[in-house]
Amino acid sequence: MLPLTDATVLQDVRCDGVGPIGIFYRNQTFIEQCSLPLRHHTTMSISDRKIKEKEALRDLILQAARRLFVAKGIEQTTIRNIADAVDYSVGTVYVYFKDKTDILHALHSEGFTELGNQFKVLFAVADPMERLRAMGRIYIHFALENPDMYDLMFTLKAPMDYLEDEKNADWNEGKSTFSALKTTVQDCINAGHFKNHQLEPLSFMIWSLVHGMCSLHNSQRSKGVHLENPDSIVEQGYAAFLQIMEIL
Amino acid sequence: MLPLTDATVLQDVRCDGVGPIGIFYRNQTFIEQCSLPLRHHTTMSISDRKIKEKEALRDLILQAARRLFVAKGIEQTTIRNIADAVDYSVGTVYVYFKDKTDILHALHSEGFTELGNQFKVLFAVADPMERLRAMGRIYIHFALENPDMYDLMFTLKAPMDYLEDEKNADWNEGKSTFSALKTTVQDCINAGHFKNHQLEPLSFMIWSLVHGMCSLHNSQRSKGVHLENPDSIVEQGYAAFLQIMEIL
DNA sequence: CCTTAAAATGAACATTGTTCAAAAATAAAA
DNA sequence: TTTTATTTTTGAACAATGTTCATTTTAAGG
Repeated sequence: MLPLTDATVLQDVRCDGVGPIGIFYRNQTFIEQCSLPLRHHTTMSISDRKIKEKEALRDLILQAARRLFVAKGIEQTTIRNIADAVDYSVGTVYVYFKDKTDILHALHSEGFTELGNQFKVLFAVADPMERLRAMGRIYIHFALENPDMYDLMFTLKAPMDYLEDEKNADWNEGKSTFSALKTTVQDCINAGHFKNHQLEPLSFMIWSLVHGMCSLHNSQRSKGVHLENPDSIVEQGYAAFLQIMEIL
Repeated sequence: MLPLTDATVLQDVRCDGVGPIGIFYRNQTFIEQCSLPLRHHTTMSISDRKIKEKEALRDLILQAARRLFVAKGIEQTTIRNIADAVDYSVGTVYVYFKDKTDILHALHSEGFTELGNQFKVLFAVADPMERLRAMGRIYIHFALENPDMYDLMFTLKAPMDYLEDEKNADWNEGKSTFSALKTTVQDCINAGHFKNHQLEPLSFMIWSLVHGMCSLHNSQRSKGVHLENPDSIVEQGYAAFLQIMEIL
């Protein structure tokens, strides 16, 4: 029997990464599994409303953090800035997020959801090679349009540190995104392309190529390379890759 | 005529990125250009010694910083840590480096020197395609063996911020490294390879491919991709690239 | 020895992430 | 309604960080 009033236990559960303290109220089945009788068997509408309010505030904080990150950079954004932006105190932020890393990880996940949504149009592309090309284009476009989110997703180590703290915590976001790429590459192989190539190494190579261009671009490393429009070197580099892919 | 005793001017010059205050003493020609008579026309050996001592201490601080960065991470290393490591006070560190960014930029440059040294063996490789392949191998090896230095050189924005502060400050380290790659690619083109490809986009593509693999590996993003030895996916990815290059 | 400039110091400051006892707000019970 | 219990919010306090600068220490030159 879990002592619900024990602050230490609550803290532990909260730090478990499942979510903030509200897990006890949000995840009804979990409560029942623990055979904890609900104190009041009334309408449940009140606690439902509270759950929604909690989630709304969590999201409010998250979106404020995101706006500030984009506006002034991740490092330059303080918890106090975020608290001010949502008109709550610092302490409140720490009720909804264990620490700054927790916020970074949550936004990192949000980024993968958005990239995944953008990938959905790929279902409409029948030809696997064309689908692969389009996938790269979407990826690059996302990375250049959302450099901060991209950093969170593929460069910064903070969101990965968050995973370290929890048991059995895999990088599922990355895994499933890479799976989407692998599936498309496999389709290309099935269609007769990429002869004598292995699925994983080839997919990783393609991912690296596209990621590398975005990474160099977003970290200002392609500046010294091309004097003209710095975005164009990425386009041209990707065009060079497509030209090579044509014959594979 | 520059008022040498004016602390503000000294500060300005020092912040100019040319080096610490010692520039006035280190760069003899500069002093002469300003037609500032040397105070003492004696042996010059004493001031020479002081110059060497200053440079030695600067390097002592730099290497201590590097050791700490490697040992406990860049963010986790404080100026106090560095000062303790060299048995000097915090203030002394700030005499030799404008701020932490200055240290990061100095180490970033050091990294390029080292990578450049490792590239020197490439002069011995006659075949341009083999030289290109070897170049990639050296690059990858350097990146995986010195992940912190690599981050400084190609990912972190701090060393680039340092350049922003100064006029006419290009990223020469990156430029010349990319030039080395371009030269080799041009040699390959001259030898009949990479038909119908443009030098810059193709070179950028190759750089991105190799950088992307190192970046994903060093930022732990290749973990969820390959369950076995995480280094091996980089090797296999590079092998896939080499296989493609064979036919170009 | 004395003078003077360079080098080194470390206390002090502003800002950061984070905590936690207390207060305020809200819901339940009487 | 009043009282009690619980949840939610607060913001002062803490430790750690990068950075500054008036002061002290060191040492060279006369």
